[in-house]
Amino acid sequence: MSSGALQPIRGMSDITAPEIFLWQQLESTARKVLSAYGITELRTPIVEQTAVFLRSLGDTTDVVQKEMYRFEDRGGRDLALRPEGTAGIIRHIAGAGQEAQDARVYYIGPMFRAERPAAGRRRQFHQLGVEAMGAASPAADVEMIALQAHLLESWGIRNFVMQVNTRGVGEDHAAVAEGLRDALKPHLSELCEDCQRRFEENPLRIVDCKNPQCREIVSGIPAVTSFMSQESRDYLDEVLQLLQHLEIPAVANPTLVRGLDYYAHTVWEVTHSGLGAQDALSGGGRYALKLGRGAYEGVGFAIGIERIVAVLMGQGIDPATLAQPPRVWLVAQGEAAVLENMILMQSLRLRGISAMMDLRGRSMKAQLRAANKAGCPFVVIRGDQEMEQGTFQLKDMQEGSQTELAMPELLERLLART
RNA sequence: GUGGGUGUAGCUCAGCUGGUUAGAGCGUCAGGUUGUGGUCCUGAAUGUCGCGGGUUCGAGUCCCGUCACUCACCCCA
Repeated sequence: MSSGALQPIRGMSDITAPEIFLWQQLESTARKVLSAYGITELRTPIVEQTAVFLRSLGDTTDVVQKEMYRFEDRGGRDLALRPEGTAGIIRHIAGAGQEAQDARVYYIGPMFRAERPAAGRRRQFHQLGVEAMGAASPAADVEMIALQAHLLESWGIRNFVMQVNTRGVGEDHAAVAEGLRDALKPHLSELCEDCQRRFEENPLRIVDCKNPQCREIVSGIPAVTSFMSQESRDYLDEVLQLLQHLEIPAVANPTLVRGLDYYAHTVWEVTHSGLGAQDALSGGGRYALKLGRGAYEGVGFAIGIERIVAVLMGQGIDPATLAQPPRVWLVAQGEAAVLENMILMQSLRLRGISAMMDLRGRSMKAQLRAANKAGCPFVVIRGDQEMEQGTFQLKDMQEGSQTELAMPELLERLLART
């Protein structure tokens, strides 16, 4: 708040308690689910050669053209902070041996895009993503969609909407653009300003324009899939059928568009009405991209963790309830007791019992208050009397009851209820 | 990058058309009980009113600039 203080840069923020408890819970839940699918973590560097992103994302996309944090290092190398996770994974696979061609990996961590922040959009944001290489079949796509639904459900996300579409094989992309231009040409002047620009640059984007008049026009032209090959249409049908068999709650949406150039065949997106204009919780698809000498095909998705957190908070989850208060708070009266409590505290901690004490020499009342505020179930009181007798008062903070114990019994009691 | 909204205590905010020493609630700390938390009562601390400039006898209040936050757009998680 004070202007003199250093603060994080725009669009990048500290994740603090209590929200961090929710983040940690999401991560540990996700790791369990992912292991059930035989998927292992792959941690790639946050910084890569810019070429990694240029080649895999396509150097005409906005993400690459104007949203990358790009810089030159001291050796004059052209580097960038990763704007998404797939490119780094593919870079790894391209450099690894033959067995990496069937990799099934996940990543979790920060991504960077130099955009103007808004609701659900940050310059540093976090994604959990999965990439499954090798198998190129509708079944592989459906497995990823199922996994995604599984993750969302395991986190307790309610009322998400999962939509599926196809972008068609690589050769279809040009045909779709051409077909759309032909169909839209008679209405060109009626389209919104943005769409008139998109007409040349990226006609596919017109299909999901939010402008009502554009929507009206789009609803009057043939579906995007009609410009695709039979192969592409059959592929999508198979995906949709499999989803039904697995009872995955996904619906076909022929106007669903996903931006990155590398998508081919199945694409999907999960949205939630509890978010702002950026209502996508996650998105994914099958992709084919070239890097170095190789061509790589895989299927994957990425989930925006900030948005998951936002939905859960909107559902009324209070992250503060996820805090783990210390099991016992040690209260001391007098310097000798402080020293002995330090020793006791250390030995409790070594046994795995979380313990805390006041280190500022405050009044007993203040120490109890701190214990209460922290939510400790137990307090051990070491006063002058107990020091003389070599005993401890063990206080149950919920009941308010208190018993005098010697060391062996005290340890027994504290360990017993862990 | 473009446009709108907002910046007052740690947090949430009030401060009417510019007028004396800038407020509340919550939180924090202390006391009420020199050995006992949660409830209650009492008291205390904390503000370059985002920053810079201008108008004025006088600016938290008006004007300009700037920075930050926020929302939307392009685009995207």
